[in-house]
Amino acid sequence: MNINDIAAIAGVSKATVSRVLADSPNVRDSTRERIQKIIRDNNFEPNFLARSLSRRKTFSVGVIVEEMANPFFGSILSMIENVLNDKHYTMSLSSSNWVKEKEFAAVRNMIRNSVDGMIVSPIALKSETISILGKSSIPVLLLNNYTDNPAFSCVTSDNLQGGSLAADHLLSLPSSERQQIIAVTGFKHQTLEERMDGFTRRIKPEVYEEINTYEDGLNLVPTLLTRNSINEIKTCLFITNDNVAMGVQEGLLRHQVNIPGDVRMIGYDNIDFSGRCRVPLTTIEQSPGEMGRIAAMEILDMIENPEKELRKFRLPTRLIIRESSPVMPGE
Amino acid sequence: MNINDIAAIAGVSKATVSRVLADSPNVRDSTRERIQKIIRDNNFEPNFLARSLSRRKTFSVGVIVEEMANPFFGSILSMIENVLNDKHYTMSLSSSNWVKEKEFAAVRNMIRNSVDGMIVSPIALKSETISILGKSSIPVLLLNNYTDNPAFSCVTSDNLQGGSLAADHLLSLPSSERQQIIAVTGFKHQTLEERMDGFTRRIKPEVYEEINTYEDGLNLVPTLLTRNSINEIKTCLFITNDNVAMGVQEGLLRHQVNIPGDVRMIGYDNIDFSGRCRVPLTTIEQSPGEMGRIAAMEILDMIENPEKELRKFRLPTRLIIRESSPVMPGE
DNA sequence: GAATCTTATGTAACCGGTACCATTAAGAAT
DNA sequence: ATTCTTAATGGTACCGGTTACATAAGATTC
Repeated sequence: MNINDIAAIAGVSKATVSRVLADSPNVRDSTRERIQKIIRDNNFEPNFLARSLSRRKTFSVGVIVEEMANPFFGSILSMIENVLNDKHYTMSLSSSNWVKEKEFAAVRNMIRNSVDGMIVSPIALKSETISILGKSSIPVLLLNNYTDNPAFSCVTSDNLQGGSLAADHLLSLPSSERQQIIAVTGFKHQTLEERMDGFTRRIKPEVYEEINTYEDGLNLVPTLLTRNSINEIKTCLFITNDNVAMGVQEGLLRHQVNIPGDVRMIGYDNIDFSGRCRVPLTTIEQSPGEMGRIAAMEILDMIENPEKELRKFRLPTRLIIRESSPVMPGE
Repeated sequence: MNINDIAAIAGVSKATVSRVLADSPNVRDSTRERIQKIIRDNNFEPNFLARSLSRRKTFSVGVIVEEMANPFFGSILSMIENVLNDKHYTMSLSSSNWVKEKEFAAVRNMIRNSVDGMIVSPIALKSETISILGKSSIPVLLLNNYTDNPAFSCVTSDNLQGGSLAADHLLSLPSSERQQIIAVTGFKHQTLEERMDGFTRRIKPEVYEEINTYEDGLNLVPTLLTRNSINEIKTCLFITNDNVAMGVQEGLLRHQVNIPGDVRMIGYDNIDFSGRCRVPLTTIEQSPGEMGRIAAMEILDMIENPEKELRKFRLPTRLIIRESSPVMPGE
């Protein structure tokens, strides 16, 4: 059942049926109603592929994130999908799993599939992926990364501010509470680097890098105990990711370290479980839902107004105080 | 840049270029190489829309789940996406957010978009969604739901067995440890009903229904304390969802209830955080990754072998014992 | 050397729509 | 009555590929 069949039944040309489908005003009312009835009776649905090919518009947006099982991205994706669906767009989703080649392949694939626009959370800003995206003629929005490159709109969380908030919180404590300050962060990623920059702008901590997972956090604890004697010196830990922070916490508790008595912890992300772990985490909250919402609205705006000026969004973060590092009156 | 341009440059017809693109053997080697070079030089990529329209095949699979921010679905989706991408298929994703109308709209939309097949985790088995899916001519696989309906392949976790495992665990305890047994479950969903069936087949508990979220679990605690005096009678709680179980746990701990001393808890799902909450949860493990992998492989198989017999998969579950209900020597 | 078979390539219809331009008929203006 | 508008519809090229069929050139057979 296609547009020709409908036209034949109605005794009109396919052009007229096409006009009815497009709600064109240039169709006599009686004709329109007759055709609409035929369309309904045969529950005919126009073929999107043919339509897309002809209109050069697919109403689909490609989305690429590093990992989808991660609840942070889950919240973002969920919101993106809601917004896109509201506007009758379709979401085509891929994940890079932190592998640059997969990311690059996903981008190429989406371009081949003629998506109308893309939302990408890139692994790195200096990469083949970014270069091919820059050359592409469709609108692209970078998620979770900021760049001056005028080819892209960006939506990020203000990680610099987040890092500073964490530092400010520690600085607000009596100095007896922070005889030693240690920061734990992961691999080279803009978000993490900015968090560290925001923090070190205020405080110079000892830094551990390449600690990426819950297990990494857990395994780091023996080192912290022997190298930093954190059970003897009042220590503050800034950990740039709540998941890792929970691993560290678990490790510390297993060694009978008192949190926050001996060691204070401050994490980053405020995922759902940050408030539900053994010692609820003081942390920096991001707004993944809001990021997703803005990203989706912005890419649709870019698609529908191609000449519009690109924008860079930086969403504010918020300090959430919980038991792992409560407030105290200053000195 | 399209196939005609390439043909013009090469001085051949578009049919020949098409043959080169399709790796047809009926092209002279010298011609093939010449055309391939031209394709590379102009980095021409065939238009997928046109190709799909003509071939009647899109290499895309529609996936619909109830919610994507949920880590359980996150793990499934991640695996589905990996498998599909490996086989050069694209994933088009929607979520129903537990709203039947959204689910129905998502299905219609995907059918309109000519996906080659669909993986759907339906809200209910008796619904417009299922009926439209049954009528559709493309292969459909139901996730997380079992039905005899021969129109669908199914991939579920063996929830009946899971419920029984939970009951068996409780029955293995000295009876002094289980003076009272209470089950807490959510809204009417096949997975949850089966878990309860599996459990009640062995033990008849008092049942609380419609407890769906962490907060619901938290709020249930006062009732449990007053109506069931669970701090006075040795109680076993079977909670059909770990997230809810964590809410209940939090509520109990706030009321100084000793877990597992006064109250034992057994959850369901074994999400990442089940082992990291205040009192790590004894729970029933499902294999979302495996479900995703099988679902994706199966739908691809169905797409590529349309005549193949449909299959119903039921994945085994496993009891994970943790502090919230440890083993004890039998009587 | 004619007949036959292969192999490589071209031609054109087709997938299912959209949209520009042409045509027609009816009503308005002259 | 004739010409001009205008509204409704039809005809058709096009989007960018695939593919069945036709054809020409070269290889094989007798």
